Amino acid sequence: MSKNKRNDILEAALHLFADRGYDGTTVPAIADAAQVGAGTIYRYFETKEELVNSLFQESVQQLSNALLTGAPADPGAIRERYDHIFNQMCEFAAYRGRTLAFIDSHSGAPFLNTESRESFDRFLSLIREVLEEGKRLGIICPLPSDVLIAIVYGAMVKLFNVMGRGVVEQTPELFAQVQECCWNAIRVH
Amino acid sequence: MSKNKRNDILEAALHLFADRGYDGTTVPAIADAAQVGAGTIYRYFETKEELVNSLFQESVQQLSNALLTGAPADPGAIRERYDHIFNQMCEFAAYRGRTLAFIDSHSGAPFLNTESRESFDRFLSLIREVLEEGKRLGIICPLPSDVLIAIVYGAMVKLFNVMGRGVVEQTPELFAQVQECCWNAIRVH
Amino acid sequence: MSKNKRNDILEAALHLFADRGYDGTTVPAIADAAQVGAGTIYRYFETKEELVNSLFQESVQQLSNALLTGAPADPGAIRERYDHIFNQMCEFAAYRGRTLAFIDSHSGAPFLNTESRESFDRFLSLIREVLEEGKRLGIICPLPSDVLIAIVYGAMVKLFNVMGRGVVEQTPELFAQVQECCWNAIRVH
Amino acid sequence: MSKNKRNDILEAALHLFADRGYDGTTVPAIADAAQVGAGTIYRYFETKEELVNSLFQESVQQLSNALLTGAPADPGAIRERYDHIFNQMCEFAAYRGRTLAFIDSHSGAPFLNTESRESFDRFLSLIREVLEEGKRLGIICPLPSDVLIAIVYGAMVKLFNVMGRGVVEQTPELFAQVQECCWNAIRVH
DNA sequence: CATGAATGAGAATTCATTCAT
DNA sequence: GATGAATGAATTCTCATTCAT
Repeated sequence: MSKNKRNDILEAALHLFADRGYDGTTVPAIADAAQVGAGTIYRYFETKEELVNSLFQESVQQLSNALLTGAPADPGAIRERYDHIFNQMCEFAAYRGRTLAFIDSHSGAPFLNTESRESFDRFLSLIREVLEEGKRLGIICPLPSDVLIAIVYGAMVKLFNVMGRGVVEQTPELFAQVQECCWNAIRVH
Repeated sequence: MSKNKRNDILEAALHLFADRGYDGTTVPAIADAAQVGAGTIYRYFETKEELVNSLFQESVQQLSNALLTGAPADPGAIRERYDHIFNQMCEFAAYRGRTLAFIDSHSGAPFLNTESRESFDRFLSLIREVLEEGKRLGIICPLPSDVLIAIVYGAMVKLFNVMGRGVVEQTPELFAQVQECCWNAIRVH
Repeated sequence: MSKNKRNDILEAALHLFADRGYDGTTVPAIADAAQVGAGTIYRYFETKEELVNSLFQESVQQLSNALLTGAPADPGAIRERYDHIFNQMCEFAAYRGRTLAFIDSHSGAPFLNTESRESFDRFLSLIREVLEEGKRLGIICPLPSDVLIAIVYGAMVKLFNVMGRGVVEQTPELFAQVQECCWNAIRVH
Repeated sequence: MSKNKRNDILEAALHLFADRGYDGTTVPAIADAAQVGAGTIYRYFETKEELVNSLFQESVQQLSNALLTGAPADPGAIRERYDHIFNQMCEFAAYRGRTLAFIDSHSGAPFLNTESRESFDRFLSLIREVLEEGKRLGIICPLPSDVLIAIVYGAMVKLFNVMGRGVVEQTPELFAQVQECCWNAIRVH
């Protein structure tokens, strides 16, 4: 009944890949979840691998778009830019929780192709830029950017993971506090 | 050559599971890596699932033991206890890098049995205890423990992951700085 | 563009079946080659099997017609009748090369129905009659007709096959010489 | 129970490929006929294609060996060499009938690799050599070798095909007469 | 009439597990 | 105990056929 079967398939695959991982998910399982015949999946994607790669790239694109949407224009406004990233990630995690979980759990997978890896690297660069500008301005700790990213991105992803599983209730206050915590982790004291 | 085939198997499985994931690793591949016949694996483990569960529990046990070894006796010495946990995790990550990666990437897997989950929860409790005592003493942010754990544990795991992949050089100075960063994330300002 | 889609389909199927065989040819491939939608094929043929059978019967009919066209009236004129068969086969092979290849490679196929088999047997009878009359007249070797057919028909089919693949150039002189060779194989010396 | 499963598989595949063709034969069908599990086939052959190619090459090798076994030493003894080829083919056809049918029906197949094609070309060269020497000596018709081969080989294959299907009884007398017929086809008159 | 997207039964292939040696 | 060849259930993928447009 859906107008766009390709989207139904991607959506079903997203949920299953996020929950069971790529190798733990069968193509018929995706087909069932998408309410589509198994063969239909192969009309839209050459192989199961092309399916994950497409899904991964589109997911990373969505996340990147979220970070870019409404971003502060002033490159020197580090705290504002950090807040924007954090807020957008929170919002994204809130209404596309599985997408973030899928991206994180598959971002190092051996079956991702070059394009997928590059797409993920471009996403990380959005965060990296802010951190490097912050270091230049003496606002952010002078640590390697990959380390800073690991701290902030690692904390956020695990956090949204915990929240997504319903262990902790998501409230604006909580988000604000965590935002402050992560900022304290990377700012110069 | 090895006296203990069981260990050879677990060691081989650890590397493969950490790299490709449980579902992406075949039993024959483990046997090859362990230099053992495929059938031999079934003398030590009933099924592949029992193998992951055993490996997971033993891995978590090793990590827990590391955190318990030489832990400060004074329950009130929060910063010392935090430092100890951080240092032990660093050391563990340094010489058992794959173990931490395996634990993290499989800790939410649907094929883990109750014992495995409980074992992981007990490990997290080692961190939780310190954080909760710290909150009681007004030293640590009054956030839900699961959130604090997500921040600290999430940051550490991603960090060791990055370091393990050789992106960043591991030096005592770096560890010390990161230790401070994560402490800043959770302490009361 | 074509007035007759049924013919387009049969023509496309002929080429593909001759090249890759019935089981090696997919219905969508036929549709593509015929520049027709896949579903259109099922407006003209119930199933893929009906399609081969129709194609086979029409192909054999064309070949039989060729042998009958302009055939010498005198039943006793064995050499003339043999020459006529040979010449017509040559001409048929020249401008409908794939048809002969298709007929030969599919004439023993398990998916041919009774009508197809009978149609092929009737075609062989056209050759058989001449050979049997020749034997009666003492002009042709007194061997079982099936053996004589195997020799003449087998040689001709392989020959046209080789010629069709362009290995040997087709000239009237060559045809004439081969005609003589095959005649020498079956005539009484 | 058989000592050599690889041979069982090849033997089963030979019969099925000869009867239904490569594309008309399923791997499970081969496994059943070989009394072997479906997976076992993949312990001996990487893919179904590798299986046909191995089978084809080994079949052509057997046939080539038959032609070479006990071949007359004198290169000028054309009639003796022709007789030897014919006799060996008859014998081969008699006790390995399916092998000849399989070779012939698959010798032009698109899934044969270069090695298989070369192996078949080498086999044809065994016949070609005799015919070319015969032409040089003025004993055999001065037609292109490919044409002569098509006549002799084509006739023989169709003949053994007919005989193999039991349409005609195989007797030494019949073989001798056919041998003479085919010789008459290609010799100079 | 014609189409081609959709389907699911069936094909090739993989792999966890068994078992004879 | 140890092995790895053998297995067949499960997986990925294909394709003859249908049917809404």
